[in-house]
Amino acid sequence: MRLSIICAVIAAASLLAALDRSGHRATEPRRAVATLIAAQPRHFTAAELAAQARAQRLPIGRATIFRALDLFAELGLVERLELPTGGHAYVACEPTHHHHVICSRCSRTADVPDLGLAEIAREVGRRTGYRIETHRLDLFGLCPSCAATEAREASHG
Amino acid sequence: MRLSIICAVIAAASLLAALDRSGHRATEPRRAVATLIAAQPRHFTAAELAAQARAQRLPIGRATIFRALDLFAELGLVERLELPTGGHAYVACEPTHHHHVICSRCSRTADVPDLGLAEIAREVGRRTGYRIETHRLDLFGLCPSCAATEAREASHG
DNA sequence: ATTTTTGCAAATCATTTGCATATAT
DNA sequence: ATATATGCAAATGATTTGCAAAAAT
Repeated sequence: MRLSIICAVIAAASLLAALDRSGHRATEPRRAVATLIAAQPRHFTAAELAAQARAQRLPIGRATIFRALDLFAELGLVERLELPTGGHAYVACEPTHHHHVICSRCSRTADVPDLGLAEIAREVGRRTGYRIETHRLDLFGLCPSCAATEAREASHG
Repeated sequence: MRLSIICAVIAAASLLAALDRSGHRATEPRRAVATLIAAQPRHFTAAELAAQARAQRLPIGRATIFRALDLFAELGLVERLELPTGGHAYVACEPTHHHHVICSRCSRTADVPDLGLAEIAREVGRRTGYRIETHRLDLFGLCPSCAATEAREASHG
């Protein structure tokens, strides 16, 4: 897992770079939150980050975590997902327009590009008369590894 | 607005019919909630329904409203929307698979059919290896009448 | 120096739950 | 009769906020 560590470092750095670029201060707590976020292999909640922070004795208040997540979300580096369960979670992702596929078993996510959705959005505008400003698409299913696991379970192996 | 009244009656009736069909009891409080739901011209929150119920002196507890909304949502006659603001609201809608366009100004919603989304979902599955089970698309923008209003405002009329 | 952030604890808000009572079939 | 559904009030959980103290530019 050497690669994922390197990726995490890069991800944390780009979170911090974005702070700087947008004129926000790269404070100690924010750096800690950035590191935590970058280390998440799947989607996560504010409460989970808080627990991890506590476990690692990082001195970050609950409120600060929410504030940092909000800020990173505003900067487009983190996105808040609405899960079909009604709950929600965050994922770190590219600041470009895209959508997510979310594994309903292990919470792993992947980004997906537009794939013609913009055209569909335009068509919706045409049909409904609405002036479409944004759209949001989320796909839920099983990631390859969970799909394999379920298949194994199904054949009561 | 004669038409909307008729529609509301029909809508309330179909909510009740669905209860019956699914073996749930058409109780007084549920009938009241169904009527309230059918009368909403836009998306609404549980709190709003509760307030309206109170205003009309309908004897429905807050908890019952939540329970009824959950039930109708399970039956597919009401859908819970996740608004871009992070809040959420409900809309009455057809129980078939579809998506919503939501006016970000007046909250009016319209249903939209699949329009090729299913194919996009398949493509996402192909590209990511996920076994896609469901997807959710929401479009936000201005409804025709709000778009007109904004245009008028913009020309500082 | 000055402005931005933080931490805490309290406040808020939406939603859920336990449980005794009431109601629909 | 009997299973379901309700109401209430209390519990929960997630987030937000006020504000004085701390840290960044």
